[in-house]
Amino acid sequence: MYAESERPRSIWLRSERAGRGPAPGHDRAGIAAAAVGLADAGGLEAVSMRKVAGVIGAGATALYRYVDSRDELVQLMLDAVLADLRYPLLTGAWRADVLALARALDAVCREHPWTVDVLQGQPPMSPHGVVLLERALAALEPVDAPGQVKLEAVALTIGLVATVARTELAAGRSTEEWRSAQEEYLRSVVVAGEHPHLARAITTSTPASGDQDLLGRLLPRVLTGALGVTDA
Amino acid sequence: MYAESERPRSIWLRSERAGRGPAPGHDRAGIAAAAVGLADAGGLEAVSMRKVAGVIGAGATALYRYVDSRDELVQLMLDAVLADLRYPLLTGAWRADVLALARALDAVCREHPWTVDVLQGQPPMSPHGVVLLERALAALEPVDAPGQVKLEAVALTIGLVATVARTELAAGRSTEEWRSAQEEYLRSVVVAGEHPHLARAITTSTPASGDQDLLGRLLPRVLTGALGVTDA
DNA sequence: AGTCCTCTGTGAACGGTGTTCGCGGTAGGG
DNA sequence: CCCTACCGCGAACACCGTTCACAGAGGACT
Repeated sequence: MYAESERPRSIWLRSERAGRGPAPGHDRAGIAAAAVGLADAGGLEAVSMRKVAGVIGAGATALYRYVDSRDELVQLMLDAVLADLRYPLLTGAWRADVLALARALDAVCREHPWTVDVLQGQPPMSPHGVVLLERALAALEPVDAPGQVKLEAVALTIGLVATVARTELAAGRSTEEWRSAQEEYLRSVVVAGEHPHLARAITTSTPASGDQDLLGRLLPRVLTGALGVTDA
Repeated sequence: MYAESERPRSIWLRSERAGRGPAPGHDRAGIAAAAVGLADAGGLEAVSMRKVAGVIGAGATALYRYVDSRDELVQLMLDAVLADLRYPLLTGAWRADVLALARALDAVCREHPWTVDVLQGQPPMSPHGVVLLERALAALEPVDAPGQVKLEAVALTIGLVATVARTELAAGRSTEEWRSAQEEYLRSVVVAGEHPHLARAITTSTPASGDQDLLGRLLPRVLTGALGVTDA
């Protein structure tokens, strides 16, 4: 079909349905949904080709008819969850607009904790991923800055959302075994007496709820810094 | 030796040398160095038990005498790299002090690109890791904020350094195949005509050097936001 | 000195992973 | 109608992390 050098390397440029042979028994949407289900339950590492194939009731290697590699499957997964993004209306106040967008993305991260592992990398370059970028750039329309700088600011915003979500999710996500080991070592650090600042920071009781709206306090400042714009 | 329930779960509380038997042929430092070498060359995924064992000239499973799991090996690696951190002197100007610390950590990330994958998670809780935290908290001494909040600010700082380093390293790190696929899709997005903002941001030529000192513009603002302190 | 007894390194093995290859069969395009 | 491109599948390859029993060495105690 393709002359080997013409076959698109990007999955998003390969049409899902081939013209010639028998109809495929599955589709990208179903595969992505199955993989997302597995990841929601057991994290990204629980997503293996064989398990996904098992969920949709296919042979182990049938997935390679739809996807070139596991990385492409992850791209499919991220695109699928980004489709659920609820975009807020733009008001023209760009800081508030980007913040609202970041909150929507944050909601996705809460619903699918594994997304933080993917969003830490480069910004998502998939159909729904570019929609996200487009909306973010649209929110930044009033800002006077070169396009590349804006794009970088958007990438940083996405990374910040992922970072904040990860730290807040870290409490429940990690293994019990692992956190107990961590606490065990920290206790020994405290009693050792070196690192007095750290000891005090750990032993002081937490002031009630922790911090609410960390994103709201961080993101506007990150944006002003990234865009090189004077504080307004 | 330990009553099974007393054996420390944290590797940092287990003494390296056991008293009784023959002397170990290797040590944690050598193992970590070998693993770091592999990771520097081929990324974190190139670090496998068998390869590390091969580098130090040991059998495949000898490593499990020194390390309980691959995760612990990664902890060893990160701690080894953090030992090289060049700590700047504290001046009392806490923003500048934390920024200098962040720059030192950033240097480590440049030298060992795989560290960004590790630092994105929780802050490093290892001997040299707690030294880093201690120094950061010492730099934040003049700030009036609860210890937990300061600790969270430090965690965010580390995450920010990793994020910035990752985005700047992304250009050379990813596979040529993968980036070409990405560019291929982006071109198609541009010619499709939807997403005009994105198209403009991509096609506008980069203004010379890009941005220098992104960290210097971002970190102080992040700190003020995270610490809930009035801008000074 | 002699005797334990614990620790060390090892090779085989298990279950799992991503991925490739070749096969039989099916169904649309010429 | 036929042929060819595609689908699904099973076997296989090369890894991966990890477990286990075993041979041997060498400090600790008598």
